[in-house]
Amino acid sequence: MGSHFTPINPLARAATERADAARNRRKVLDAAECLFAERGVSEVSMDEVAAAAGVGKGTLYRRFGDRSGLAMAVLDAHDRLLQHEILRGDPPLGPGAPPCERLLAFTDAMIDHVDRLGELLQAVGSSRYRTSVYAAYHLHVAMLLRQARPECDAPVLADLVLAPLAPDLYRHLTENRGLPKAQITAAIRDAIGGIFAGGRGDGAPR
Amino acid sequence: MGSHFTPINPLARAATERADAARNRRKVLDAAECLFAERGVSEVSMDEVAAAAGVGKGTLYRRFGDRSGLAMAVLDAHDRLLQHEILRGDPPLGPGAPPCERLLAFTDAMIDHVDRLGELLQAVGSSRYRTSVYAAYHLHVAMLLRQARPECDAPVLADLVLAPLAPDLYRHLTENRGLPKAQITAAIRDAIGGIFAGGRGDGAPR
DNA sequence: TCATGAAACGGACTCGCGTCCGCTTGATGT
DNA sequence: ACATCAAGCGGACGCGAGTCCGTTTCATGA
Repeated sequence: MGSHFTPINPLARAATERADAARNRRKVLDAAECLFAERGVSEVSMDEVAAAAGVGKGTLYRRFGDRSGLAMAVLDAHDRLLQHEILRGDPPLGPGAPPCERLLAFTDAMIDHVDRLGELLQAVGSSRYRTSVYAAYHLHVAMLLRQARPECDAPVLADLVLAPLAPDLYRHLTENRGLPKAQITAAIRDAIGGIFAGGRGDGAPR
Repeated sequence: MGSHFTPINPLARAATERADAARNRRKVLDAAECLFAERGVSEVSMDEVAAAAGVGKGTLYRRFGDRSGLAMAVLDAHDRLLQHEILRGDPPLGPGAPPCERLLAFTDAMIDHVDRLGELLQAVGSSRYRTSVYAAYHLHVAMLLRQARPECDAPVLADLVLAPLAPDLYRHLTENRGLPKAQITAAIRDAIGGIFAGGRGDGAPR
């Protein structure tokens, strides 16, 4: 039962990495991306990825830890892109706009992300919470919350803001309920706007 | 890949069920509950449950479909109890209180539920969304939302209200972040109160 | 250039999930 | 009481995930 999560980004080992290791990592990522695209993530076994990449199973697991880790690695490029938009892109997603607008722009961007990459995100599963990628999104949301509602419990609330964006839920809404993306987006904007504006009474003064 | 979900409650087949089948179902549920309690849900294999119950593996799977189905069946009694409280219990959880208070009481009750039964709920995983139990909670929340905000998209919003109560998230908050239940409860009340009160501007007028 | 050790490799292996199918058993009608 | 047969049973089986360990390959310093 592996639990030692080395939070090293599998694409950025940079410094000291043996040539064959780097070559193999690329081969695996390419093969995985390709197979995932043509047959669907959940229909591809780890053995197939290893075979298609021309490496042994051991290599695959040494590099990526498990299925979830492989999915994260494939996602990595996409997440970096989104991170970049958030940190250095144009408003309202990037810096410059007021917090509330930024949060809604973030929401839209995440829904898009989930819509396009849902399968991979589902393959990551709940280890996503222990990811540096998740931590980055969390940090961003917490910052926006603090700006708008200094009295609130930003760290926890940030997790709750991210909850409606869970891949499982999105899949449920689209596949089981057959809802169009636009309707889901509208509702999530509504919900997250509500969280952001603050609950009435009780624990948190307006 | 089984997808034919017969939404039959595994405890209430009532009418036509052969005596041996009923006996075996009980034996399995008892054995499962016992093993789960003493070793943790995720540490118990299906083979062990079957062996402990004194039935074959085939019987186990015929009855419960898969691991997730067994977990649901074990949860069933607890869910029924909560359902009862909601439908016929005292206010504010039961009928009688104003919608907002009922929703917050529901929130508290669900957090408690997740806190006590998190392991089992996690074993159910995302097939939970296709459960009649989930449908019942969803219906309840949607009704409360409609009462308080007739203009909102209650069916979708109800799913979003339930999202912060996801077992995965709760586990993350308690285990990874080490937060006490009380703090999580406070934040969730805040968030759900916000959703309930309605997002500021944008799609949904206050 | 070559010796050397650490890192990487790869495939055989174990284990758990879920399926399949030939056998058994209990409900039903006579 | 008995024949009939659908429903239930159970364990052998296949498959995919993840581990282990003997072998190979690269980087480094002499």
